[in-house]
Amino acid sequence: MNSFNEAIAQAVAATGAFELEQAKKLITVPTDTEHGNFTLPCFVLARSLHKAPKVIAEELAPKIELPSGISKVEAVAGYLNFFIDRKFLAKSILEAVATKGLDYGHADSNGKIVCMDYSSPNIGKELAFHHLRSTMIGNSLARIYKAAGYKVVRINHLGDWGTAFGKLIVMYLREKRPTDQATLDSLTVKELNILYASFSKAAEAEPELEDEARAAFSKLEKGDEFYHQLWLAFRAATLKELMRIYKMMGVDFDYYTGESFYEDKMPAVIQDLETKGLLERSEERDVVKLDEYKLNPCLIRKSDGSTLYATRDLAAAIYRKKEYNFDKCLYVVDLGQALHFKQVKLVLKKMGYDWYDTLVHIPFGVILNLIDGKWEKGKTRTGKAKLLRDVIEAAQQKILDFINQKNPELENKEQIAQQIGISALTFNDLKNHRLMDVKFDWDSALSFEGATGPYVQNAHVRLCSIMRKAGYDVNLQDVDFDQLSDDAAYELIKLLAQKSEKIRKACETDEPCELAQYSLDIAGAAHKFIHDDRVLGSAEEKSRLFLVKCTQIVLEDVLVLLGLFPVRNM
RNA sequence: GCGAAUGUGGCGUAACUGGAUAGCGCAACUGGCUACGAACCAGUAGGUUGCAGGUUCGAGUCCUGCCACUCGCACCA
Repeated sequence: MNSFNEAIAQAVAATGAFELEQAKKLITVPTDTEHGNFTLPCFVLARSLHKAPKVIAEELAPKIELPSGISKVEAVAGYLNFFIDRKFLAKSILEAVATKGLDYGHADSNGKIVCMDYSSPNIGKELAFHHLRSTMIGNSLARIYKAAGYKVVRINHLGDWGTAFGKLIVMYLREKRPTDQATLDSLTVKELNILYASFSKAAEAEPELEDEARAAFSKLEKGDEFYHQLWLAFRAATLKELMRIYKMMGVDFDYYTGESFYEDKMPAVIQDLETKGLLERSEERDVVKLDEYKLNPCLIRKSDGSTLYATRDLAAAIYRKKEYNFDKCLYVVDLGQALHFKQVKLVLKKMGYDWYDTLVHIPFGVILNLIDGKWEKGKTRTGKAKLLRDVIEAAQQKILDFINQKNPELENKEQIAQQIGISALTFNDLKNHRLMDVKFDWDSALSFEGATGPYVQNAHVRLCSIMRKAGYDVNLQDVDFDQLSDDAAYELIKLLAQKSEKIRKACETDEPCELAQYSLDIAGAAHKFIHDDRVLGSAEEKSRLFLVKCTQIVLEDVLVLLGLFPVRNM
């Protein structure tokens, strides 16, 4: 579609009325299909030519030499509307899809490297439902960046270090739990979760427990062997469950380098800060002041000498730059941490790292639950947050009930129900702008109709079903493109043509919702096409079957880019 | 108090980055299966885009000021 834009801009520029760059910038796709495929508003010329825009457009239209593929130009109300030749479009797009397959619309490698830090849950707690956001936005962005030509390094920056472990250790010992190796090896994350919750509860009555926890972490950080052993066991127990859920959700990482990984890399960073004269003593803590940016100081070391979140993120950023030499490093973390990333970036800047600006925080809104008629943020500390595995299970069950009712003979239905269920939850999370809070309620998240994962999956399934029933494969040579120029087919082909720009835009804006909305558009147009245009047994069977095939290919890949599991049967 | 995010029919939201009559989904009402999968399609009704100014040929979109809701702001991550 970009080539059309370019060609039209050149044709318009050839008349002398517009500069090439100016025309390129002004040409857009009109909202109303009545107004053609591309439109060029002529209002900007009104002043210099001292003519009404309407007149300018009317005079210009006949002078334009139409580029190939453009069938006509109309002057309406000051706009020049260009119409694509349907047959030309069908041929060029379907040829491209058939040749490139799932890779159609993907960019060639641009030689750039992007690190992505996402999911990054805390060890010692079960994955709560709200962890879905960072996990699935990051997972989708990783796939989108790859399709846009980047080399992607996927990092799970596990929260496996910090005061939380002090809390767990304090509580574990306080409850006098056995500490032999066999018991430690059999620990489950569920037990840790309970332990964590009971700490929070106990600390309400005895605030001094917080100090004990800080002291315990400090001891751990200083290398206490026994505490280290406990820590290892806590970490292993959580990781096991974590991997199970990631596998189920189709989420992958290249590295599980958590915060503990940077433990031995922090002294050098602190030394560096000291050498550069940035470290200051303030209220018994070591900080880097950011007064010149009107920000609170960035805390580097607590009064007991142990490190903080920011210290570890500094070490991590420096390590990643050295190890992966990224062009860009994304942090898919909720909006509430915007200040933290601002501080970390500015400290890196003060340290003289000119790449500080290539760290990009990709913020997103929180998940809200309807509690007593009000939208509220889910909380892990009270232990009240919905567990991700429970939500997935509920989704799977609901879909399974539906399958049993609609299609009881389906093979593998448990697995398919799980895939559709996870897809539904994921889609619900990705379909709108990241920064919007996600208002979660069971009915709409697990709904089957309208703008949902199942709706898109259903379109894919129906396309697959038609191909299966046809019983043979069609090729490009079998197609008569004149038979694909009716409205339903044309609207669908127009959408297929947009794949590469949708990927590019999703990547530029870091918004998976670009592709989610795109998948809805394709699904809608596909449903309409197979509703309006009978495929099997019609005179246009082969041509239409070919469009079905191409649509299925495009839709499948878009679903994969979103991190869904495209199913062929449901 | 300072900073950030959001505000679009009853509800949930989109609008190709400043373009034409603000698009879609739930919910409501209506029509379409002896039909390639009806988890679908089509239609009706529902809007002063939070408020007030400003910028210009043109503003949901940009600027200023309010209002509402949410989140952050020193030893949690």
